[in-house]
Amino acid sequence: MRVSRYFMPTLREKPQEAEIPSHQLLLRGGFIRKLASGIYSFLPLGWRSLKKVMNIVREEMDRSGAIEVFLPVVQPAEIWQESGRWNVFGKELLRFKDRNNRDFCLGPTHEEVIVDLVKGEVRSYRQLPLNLYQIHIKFRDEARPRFGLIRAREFVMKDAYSFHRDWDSLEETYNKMYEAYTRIFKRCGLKFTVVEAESGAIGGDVSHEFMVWADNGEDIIVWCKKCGYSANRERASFHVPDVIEEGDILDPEEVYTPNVRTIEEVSSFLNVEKNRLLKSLIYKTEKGFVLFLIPGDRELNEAKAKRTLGVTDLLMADYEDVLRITGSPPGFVGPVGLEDKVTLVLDRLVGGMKNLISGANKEDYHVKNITPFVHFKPHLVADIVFVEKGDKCLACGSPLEFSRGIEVGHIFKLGTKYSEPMGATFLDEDGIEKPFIMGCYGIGVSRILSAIIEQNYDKDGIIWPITVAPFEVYLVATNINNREIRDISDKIYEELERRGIEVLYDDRNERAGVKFKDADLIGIPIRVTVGERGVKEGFAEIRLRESQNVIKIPFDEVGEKVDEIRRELYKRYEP
RNA sequence: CGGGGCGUAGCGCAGCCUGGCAGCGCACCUGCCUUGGGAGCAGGGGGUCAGCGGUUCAAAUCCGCUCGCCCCGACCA
Repeated sequence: MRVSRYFMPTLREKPQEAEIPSHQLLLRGGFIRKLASGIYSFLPLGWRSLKKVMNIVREEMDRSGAIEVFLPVVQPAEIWQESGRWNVFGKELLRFKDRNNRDFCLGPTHEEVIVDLVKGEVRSYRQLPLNLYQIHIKFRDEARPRFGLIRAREFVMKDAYSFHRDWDSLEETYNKMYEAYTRIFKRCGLKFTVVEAESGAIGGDVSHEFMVWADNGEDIIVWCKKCGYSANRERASFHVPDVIEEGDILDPEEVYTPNVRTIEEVSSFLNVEKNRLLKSLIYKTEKGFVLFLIPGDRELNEAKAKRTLGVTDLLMADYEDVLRITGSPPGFVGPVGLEDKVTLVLDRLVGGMKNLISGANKEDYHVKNITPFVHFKPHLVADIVFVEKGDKCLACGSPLEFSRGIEVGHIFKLGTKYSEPMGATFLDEDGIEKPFIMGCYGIGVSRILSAIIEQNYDKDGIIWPITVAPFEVYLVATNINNREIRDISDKIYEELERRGIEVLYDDRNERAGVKFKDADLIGIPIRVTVGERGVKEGFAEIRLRESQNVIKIPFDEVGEKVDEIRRELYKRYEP
């Protein structure tokens, strides 16, 4: 491809809308342009890279035995009502009506569609297992799109859905997907880790996230250098130190704390450390009211809390509820005397502590010297708080590390979460009709481009791994008006094309500096330069974007040499 | 949804406080010159100053409303 005939609008200055490197470079390099908040067009360079990622994903999915399909973006409300998610899904689900006033939405995910499809067609265990996938557009009306392709509203996703007769079969496919994902991300040149994750509203209990290390990532990876444990922040557990507190168990004593409500206020009013306070939080769930008791210096992890209780709805109780249950307004709540009114859930950390302070369930009063199991009996003791810096690894006791990452893949075991409500069943060998056991597996394909750039750039621009670079070679004719330079460049261009190498030939009537700047910006891995000096002495220059080392090669050997370098570069990303 | 910021040529911005010719750099077009790291000179084209309403002799500028975009937070299959 000749640059003079191409569409590659590069920007010299950083667009004001872009905050992080990947977003800036995608815009400056002419890879993407924004149409509306979180909605982007892919320009030729961006589309070429995106297609390369899509092809890697496709090859590895096919290799794993998954089968490609192509599902609708526009989906009728009925199937969402069937699965029960029409009302559960929030504003991310973009809804609209057709001309006949029927409800539709843009697909943010495709569980409903795939289950609806399969339930009509697959009847027998003999047709299982089945793993169907697709690569195309999803739309989620995100509250806050940001960082370019990292959190877009419209984005490209690979999603796969597997159907099984039993959990063992699901396990097998789940592991295959795990392997396929590992190969995909390696081929994309990504440095990543796999973490245990909460499965969230999509359901199921086990899930793993594939996280790319990136300082600008939105997710927090909690991991152990020593034993390799890793989890996302919501899921991460940690070691509870054995606390044996000295001293006697004292008798509770009310203290007057006028208008002193928050942990902060109580701590300074009574002049005690925050971790001596028992933070008491009342929540409303579908199974009734719950009182969570955690150390004053910790934060309740609602995901853990939900899992502990086996509930899906968890909302902070409002003022009236608190008043009715405890007899006092929020700010003075404590566990004593509430055993019969709410479920008391005590965090592990507090289990061995003595003589704590909590609210007195009486306006303007707190109680000193509360000891769990002595002055109140929790119904449950569990891990319900967020991990914090300084906490130790549950498995080996080493200090946990905190890093940022970008989630590029997520695999779930769904079980029968969708097949059951939607009545998707098959006839098993024993003649009994059973709901499919399902798995689902997503990859944020367009987001991968941003993730790759976050890991591969310098002050001059992007440094693409060759596997996903829009072109393999950038050929620079330093002065296109110099006949010799032009003729030799033309020949090299043809030679490279003949060899099937993807070459972008900068034949513009521009100064060399402009071409070098653009070459660095768009980050093509191999650059070949034909200049005046070289023409006189009979060589071209080959330079790698990553190393910037220059080697001189006689003109008639350039094709051979570039081919060789190119193969070596590819080898690097073989899984 | 809460807090903050911004909206002036394709991009980056000044002008606004203190109302009075709509500007600068880059990009674009023409010519000359130049051609190894975003050259130089000269000439030129391009504007609903986000939109609507108000105040005023006069509004990019002051006031009100609306919309869009960005950042922080909440939310996030």
